[in-house]
Amino acid sequence: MANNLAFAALADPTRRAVFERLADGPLPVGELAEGMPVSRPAVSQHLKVLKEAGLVTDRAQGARRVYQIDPKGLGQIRAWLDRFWDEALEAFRAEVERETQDSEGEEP
Amino acid sequence: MANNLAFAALADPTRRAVFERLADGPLPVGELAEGMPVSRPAVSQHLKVLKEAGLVTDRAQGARRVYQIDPKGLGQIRAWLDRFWDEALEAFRAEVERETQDSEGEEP
DNA sequence: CTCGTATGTAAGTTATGGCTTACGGTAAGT
DNA sequence: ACTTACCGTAAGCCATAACTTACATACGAG
Repeated sequence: MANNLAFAALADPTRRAVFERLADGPLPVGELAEGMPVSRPAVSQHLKVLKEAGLVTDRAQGARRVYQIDPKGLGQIRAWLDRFWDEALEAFRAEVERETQDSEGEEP
Repeated sequence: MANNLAFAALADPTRRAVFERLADGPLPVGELAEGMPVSRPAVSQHLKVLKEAGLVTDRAQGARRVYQIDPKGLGQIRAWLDRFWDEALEAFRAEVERETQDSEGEEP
């Protein structure tokens, strides 16, 4: 399961900030690093992780390297989520029902 | 944004295994720790993190403590995902279009 | 061809996280 | 009341990850 990488990648706040920034559109590294609380090399390293997780893609544009969001990584997370969403809700519903059942004739 | 906690919680493989195990139904800690590659205290610590992330709830049942899935945490992740899903796809689509545009009359 | 821009990578430091063992507390059974 | 089962937490260890500075590389302008 490679969704491991996607989850781990989005776990870091700084990395999620980078990713969210790219949601507004493709950006080169330097521009992306501006306004970030960490250095440019740090952003570059984060982008590498995001890329390996299938969350972003990059292309060369002259001397610059433009990064943009890749739906693939998000798709993996969505797939995992969809798989557990229903049974999580069902398990929760069943539990609520059990509780109300138990406290039905509890204190007469 | 407390979704930070949910993402970080699900980033760890062991913790996701614990969570996925609970998707089949509520379990006490001891039973939950059986078959896990880590010790019972480790599972207990993971449960604490999952609880703080709103991914599980716990209730006392005699001397045992039963954990079950809490949809709240998953809901936060789903909300975050839904928010980026559309614009991620749109950004990707726009990029594909740009590429095909560029290579239209490239090599006549 | 040289220089400035833009980026990735290596090396090293520090913080964080996950694990184990040991211990303390609570509940149930005898 | 004493004992046993079940669990959370503290302490400490070790691996990993995030960050910095310094360096190497590629591209484009002049």
